[in-house]
Amino acid sequence: MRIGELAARAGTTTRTLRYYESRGLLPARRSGNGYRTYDESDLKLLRQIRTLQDFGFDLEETRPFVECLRAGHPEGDTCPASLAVYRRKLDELDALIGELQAVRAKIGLRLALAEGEPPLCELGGQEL
Amino acid sequence: MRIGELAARAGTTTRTLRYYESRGLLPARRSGNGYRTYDESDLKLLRQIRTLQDFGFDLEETRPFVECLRAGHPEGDTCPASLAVYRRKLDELDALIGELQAVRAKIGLRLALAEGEPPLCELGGQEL
DNA sequence: GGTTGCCCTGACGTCGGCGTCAAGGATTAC
DNA sequence: GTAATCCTTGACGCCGACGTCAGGGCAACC
Repeated sequence: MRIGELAARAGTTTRTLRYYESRGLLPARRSGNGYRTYDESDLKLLRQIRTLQDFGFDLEETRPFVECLRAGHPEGDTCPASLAVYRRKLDELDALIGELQAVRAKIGLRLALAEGEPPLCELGGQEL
Repeated sequence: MRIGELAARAGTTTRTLRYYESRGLLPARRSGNGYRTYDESDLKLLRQIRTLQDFGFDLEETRPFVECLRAGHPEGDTCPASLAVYRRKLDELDALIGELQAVRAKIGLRLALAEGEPPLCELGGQEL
């Protein structure tokens, strides 16, 4: 299949596929006229990339998964390098979620203080 | 005080201050020689901006707080527009945290499956 | 043979919040 | 007087993952 069909079947764009190719992530064979040619296995690779992207992985982080699939494994996440990325990502997520929760708490407190119960300030006699 | 001192006292850079000024967020008076001049109130505005930036607010979102302070309020977050930004930010944070937790769960599951206990797949007789 | 619709490469644009020169003027220190 | 340190404006760089032209080729259909 050609690039347009692959893009459509993966729910992405031709530009994205060319970008992946430029990064060496999803190389394509070429037909006689120079058109990129893909098969079902490329679709599988692409879907792996897209899934991880949706999870917030950046492109480089998807590479081990793609290489794992290309190495013949039925799943991209069974190789050691992929597992390492998973673990690192979990740590990053935990750290990030923790930070966001801390920020959320601070903002929530500030909102409560500023909103209706500024313990000492509001007593000054504001109109609003 | 001049730009270098203000930057130092707020723990930021002159470049950042000029950037804020270019965004209309922190305009400066000028002394005879063309140098930017700031006073203590500017430091307060700047600290408000920095605090919110640390919380992950983008610059535009800090504007209501700055204008609130400039309007004479002792705190930047007591004005309606600021409160609105707080609330919106809380919603965004809740949504984001929720998404991240969902992603975390999915990755955790995939890791568990790929790691040692693929409930059905491993039974196929893989070596790894 | 003309129109439509795919494909190609190359290259610049986007977004935010600055960093980092470059080329010069002002002030202060010695 | 001159060196060092501040300040000025202007402009390009960065990062990631593409979007969006521009200018042209190839294919298929009627």
